[in-house]
Amino acid sequence: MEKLYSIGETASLFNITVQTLRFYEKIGLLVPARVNSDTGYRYYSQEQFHYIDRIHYLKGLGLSLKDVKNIITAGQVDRLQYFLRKNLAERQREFRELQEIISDLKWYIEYFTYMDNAKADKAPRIAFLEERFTLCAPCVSNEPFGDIELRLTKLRSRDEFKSLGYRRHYGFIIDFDDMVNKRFAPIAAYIFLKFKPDFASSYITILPAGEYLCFTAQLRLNEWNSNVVKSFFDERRYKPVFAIANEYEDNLAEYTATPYEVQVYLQPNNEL
Amino acid sequence: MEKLYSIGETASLFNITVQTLRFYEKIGLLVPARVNSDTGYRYYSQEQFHYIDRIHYLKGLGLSLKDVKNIITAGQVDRLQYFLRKNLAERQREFRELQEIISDLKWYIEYFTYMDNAKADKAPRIAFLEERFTLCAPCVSNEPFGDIELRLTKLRSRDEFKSLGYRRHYGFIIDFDDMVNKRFAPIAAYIFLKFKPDFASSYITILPAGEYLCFTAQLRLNEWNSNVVKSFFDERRYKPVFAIANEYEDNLAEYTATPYEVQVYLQPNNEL
DNA sequence: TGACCCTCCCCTTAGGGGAGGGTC
DNA sequence: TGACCCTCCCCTTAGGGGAGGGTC
Repeated sequence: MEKLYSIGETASLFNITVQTLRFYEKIGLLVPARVNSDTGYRYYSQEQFHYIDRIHYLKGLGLSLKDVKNIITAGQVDRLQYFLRKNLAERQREFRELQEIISDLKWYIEYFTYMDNAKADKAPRIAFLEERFTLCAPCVSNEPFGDIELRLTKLRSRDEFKSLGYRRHYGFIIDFDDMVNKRFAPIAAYIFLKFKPDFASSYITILPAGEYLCFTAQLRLNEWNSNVVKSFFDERRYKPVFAIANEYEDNLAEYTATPYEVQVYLQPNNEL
Repeated sequence: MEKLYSIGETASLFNITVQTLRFYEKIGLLVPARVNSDTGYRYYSQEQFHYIDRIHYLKGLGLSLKDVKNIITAGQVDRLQYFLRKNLAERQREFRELQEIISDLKWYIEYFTYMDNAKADKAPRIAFLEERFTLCAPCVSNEPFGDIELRLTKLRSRDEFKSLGYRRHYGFIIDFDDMVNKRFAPIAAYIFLKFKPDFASSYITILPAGEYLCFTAQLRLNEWNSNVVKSFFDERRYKPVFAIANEYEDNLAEYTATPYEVQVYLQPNNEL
């Protein structure tokens, strides 16, 4: 007679719980060697430890219990190898997704840091910015903000744009003269893309890499001082080609008083 | 009167399903702007699109709907930033786990490749092997294989060894003379560890890096030819210090006919 | 009328956490 | 007797997939 082990003894040998062993019986993965028909007590044999160990190991490798059962039922190492490979591919896919999520999270956290610094900086500063990609649609004059948002939302839901990776934030292409005269009249609205799209479209606008004059202002309130910016360009006799205004998310519900980071492109050799 | 959108229109705008929107209502995350009390039809306002977009975005960043709800209810960016950081830490933990799982899967797949090659190789070969770590317990002479397995299992379940990372396979430290005389009498049995433990124990045995003479044999059947190995050492007048035999998993249930890879340590300057 | 929407209701992973009651 | 074991039963994530029946 071989020695049998109670469910509790068995569980503690493998650092698992008794529920786990009961569950394995329930799904037909591991039926105890003996069950006392009067009391329902489960007893496991030494031989079964081998299977418990294997289940435990394979589960730790990320395999589902369904796949583990398949392997054990088949009893062949080919089947095991097949599922290992299948699972590896699956985990690698998951890995790449997780990498992107982590990079997006860092981007978003970094965004707040950047914007908090930008807001604290009272004076305009020149910064070199990398090339950026946007899904961009023209605005109608004086149209409500909600309409602009809706237009971008509709655009994004189009089949050709569905699969693009989007950043969180909106921004506007604005007219420099309107801006310094404190008229908030966006020419176009965009949302940032995570990557360069692999196709061209009139709705995809690339913001060039280069130097930008950056400062923050509550553009929509028109309660900011535009003189510093004005004089910057007057002194240098620059005629800016374009400017953009990026929404600063300081608030989850209300947008009227939101500060923007304005970035005025400083085209090389653009002196008057 | 603001324009309202049916659940289907709303869903397709955001590339989500109507079930998702119904579910968000159910958990109190997003209640439709209007519900027709006669028909139960849900209608969403443009203003709500903003929230749907945010939910969608945050979910894509790996946040749970519970956390998303918390953020939206609070309505403050501090709360958002807090959950972003919390979630980043969580994802990074997940990332490290996934990295280890992937590396373990690769190890296991590689193991089969290695062993298949080893088995196909009829002649012994010399290989350089890295340092390896094992949890190792002595064997009693002639004890059944099951007892050895059980002893290792019990050892592993001890508190001090619980948290070690284990590989899949067992092996034995064997006596060289017994082996070439085809007596399978293991001195000790071990299981491989993934990493070098950060504490010492008499049960932790380190197999040194170095050159090993490797060959495969069905040791437990005693139906293999030991002459080649014997003459290898006779010719070179080596006296091997120790040898190990690693289980080759070619089978999920039965172990008697399992081949082993024998590795005989070739200690430097050990010529007679 | 066909497309759309509604409310149940069951299902998915791998168990965890009881309650209430026997068993070693 | 105290530790152990048993059987329900409810719970967790984020919806998916219906059935059966109204609505635009």
